[in-house]
Amino acid sequence: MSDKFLTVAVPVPLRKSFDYLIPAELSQQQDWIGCRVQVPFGRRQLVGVVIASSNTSETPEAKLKAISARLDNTPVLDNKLLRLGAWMAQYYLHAIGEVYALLLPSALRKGGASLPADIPYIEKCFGQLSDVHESLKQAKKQLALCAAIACEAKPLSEIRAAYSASIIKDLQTKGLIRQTNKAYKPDTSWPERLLDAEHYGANIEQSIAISAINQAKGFASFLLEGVTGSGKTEVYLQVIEPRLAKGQQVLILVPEIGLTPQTVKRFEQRFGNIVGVLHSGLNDTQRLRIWQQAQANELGIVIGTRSSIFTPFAQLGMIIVDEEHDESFKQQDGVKYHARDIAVYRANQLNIPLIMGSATPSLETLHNAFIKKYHHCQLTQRAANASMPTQLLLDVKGQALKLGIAQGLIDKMQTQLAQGNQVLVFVHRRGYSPALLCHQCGHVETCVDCDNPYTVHKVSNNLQCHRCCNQRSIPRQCQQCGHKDLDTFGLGTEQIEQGMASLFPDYSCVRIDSDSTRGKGKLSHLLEQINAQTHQILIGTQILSKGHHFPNVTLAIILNVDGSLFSADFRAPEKLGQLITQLSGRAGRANKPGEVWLQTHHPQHPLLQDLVQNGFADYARSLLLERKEACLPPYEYQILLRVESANMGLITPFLNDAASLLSQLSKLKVIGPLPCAIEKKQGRFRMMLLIQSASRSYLHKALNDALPIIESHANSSKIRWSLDVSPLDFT
DNA sequence: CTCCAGTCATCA
DNA sequence: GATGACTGGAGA
Repeated sequence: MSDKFLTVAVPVPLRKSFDYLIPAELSQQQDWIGCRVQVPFGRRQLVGVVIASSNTSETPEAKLKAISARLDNTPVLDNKLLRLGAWMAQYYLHAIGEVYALLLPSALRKGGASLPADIPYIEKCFGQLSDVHESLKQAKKQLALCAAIACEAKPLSEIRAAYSASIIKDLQTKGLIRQTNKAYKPDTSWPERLLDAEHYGANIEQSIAISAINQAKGFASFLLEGVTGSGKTEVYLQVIEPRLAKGQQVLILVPEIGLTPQTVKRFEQRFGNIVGVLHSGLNDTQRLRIWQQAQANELGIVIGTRSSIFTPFAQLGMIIVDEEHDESFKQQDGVKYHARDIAVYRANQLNIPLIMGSATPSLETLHNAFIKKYHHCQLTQRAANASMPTQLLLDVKGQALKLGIAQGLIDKMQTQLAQGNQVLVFVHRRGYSPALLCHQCGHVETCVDCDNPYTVHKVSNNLQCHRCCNQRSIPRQCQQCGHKDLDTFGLGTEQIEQGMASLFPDYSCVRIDSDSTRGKGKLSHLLEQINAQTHQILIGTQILSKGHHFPNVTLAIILNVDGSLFSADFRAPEKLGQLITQLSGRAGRANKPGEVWLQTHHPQHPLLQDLVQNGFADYARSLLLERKEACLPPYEYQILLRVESANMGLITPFLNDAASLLSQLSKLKVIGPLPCAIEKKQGRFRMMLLIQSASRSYLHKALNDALPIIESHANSSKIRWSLDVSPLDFT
């Protein structure tokens, strides 16, 4: 006997699913699970996913409504993706319906057809071609069309491309041709199109990594830690090859900015026309097409950004996450998932290898490699023609600064510019949490109780410790040397860009940050201009350290290094090291190696010394030790409760109540309520509560228990709040 | 008495 | 998050 009830994940921000009745006319149907259904929800009609069917329901039958329609005959989500969704809802503490909506391409979320439509064909209505020869001898093109389809029907699209609409119409009116539909049939011939592998050389380190990965049986995670220019991509290509040869598909995740036509070309050139690309320029239909093709085994390789991790595959044999440290893998709104974590889950579930590559791995991944959760493959040798710029520290204590730049470096800029080279000035993004620093002696104002640098808060006009929530007024003079030269030393990109014009009037200056690169193709256009030497001075943020080479840049200046060293964001030093290392790998070239200068008040700082002298690998290990001592991730786990409201009076009681509720649990550390790094945005105050524990399962259980209470708080529905599991960003 | 703005519960 | 019902104050 078939089931009576369906449990449906409805796309609403509620942490539960809803039961529905199966209408009489559909009562004989089966295999509902993983199919989409249209359901009445309140006054609306929504598209949900069936996650269970049964003969009983917790809800009294009188309250149940019947589904309006079944949208799929075959599931859009297979069992494994369904389980992934259930796991995500629980792990990210997010509404289940919104999680399942995330797993579907937006065309399907809106209720569109999940299988490709029938393809229109043109077929003949005449017997032999000779039959129409006489009647069409005046119409050569019409005759040609008839000849083309005389043997077999051809797709309408093909005919349209070769013949004008009027020719097709005329023949249809004459009754000589007609349109038919042919059912869509997947073209799974990609293994036949696979190019023969050419033999490429690999050095010893590459060979070791390649054979380790190729020998992997079932699930295994690999960290491929390779310095810039050490040939990570070649390793990817050589481990993909045997998978494809076995008929298995490969998924490659790349950062948003790394998905360029050149990247894709490299894979297409090596393996042939078997690659599907999911990039931000695609519309819903195009995106759905790639999704269908991957699912139907029509593609050998799919390359895409964060959300591509949810692509269904017929025969997935390997996942690669390139530049795994990149923060664009973490979704910042809605379901705040990390594509790298999902990749681990999927690889484990499908029992296939996962490769994470980076020159500057995240401390989380590095830690997993050290505790042998991941296999660690290292590439330390650079290709023969590659060279790294020298990294140097400049002590700016007490020095006169112009636009935040020391005179010595301004002179160096002048010299390089005069020689026709380019100069890069690196500024930190706004919105990070700055410390208060004495320009004369470098003293950083730190919390009396925990030695953590205080964070300057402009809104409340005071200093706050983000570890223990101590507060104090902003001192007017340095507590160490007595000078009144206290500041946060952070200028924005715009201010510096404006100042550059007067400092170097003879050279063109360009700003590259998220504001100036907004809009399709704008970034690539700017980058082209830079490599064509249209601009000589480049001013920018993070974006400059990602994926692009600047062969003519011989001098890079990184301003306000101390801002990262003494930030309330404990990840700031990690990001700083990644940035300096990535930037060093992208500036200059073999015959023009160049210099990277770091401006600091603390040139003797052990971390900076470590980075400059021993490189990122050593630096990262030192950072991990610090994290361990300070009980920070990856040694402990965090969940961030963020709140946003125009009314501060609603925020404070909500967070205070949440804090006191969670503080009762002894195994939890509750930090805050604290202002977010961006304290106010669009007229709304932004506060956060950080919840931390050494046990991930305990943290999850605690939050799971607390959630219903937090949700039922009187202010809960009046303010905007969300949970961020393992937050990367405290803005 | 109407009109509306703000508040609240509910969604199966 | 969206929706409709509910509530209470302002004004006719």
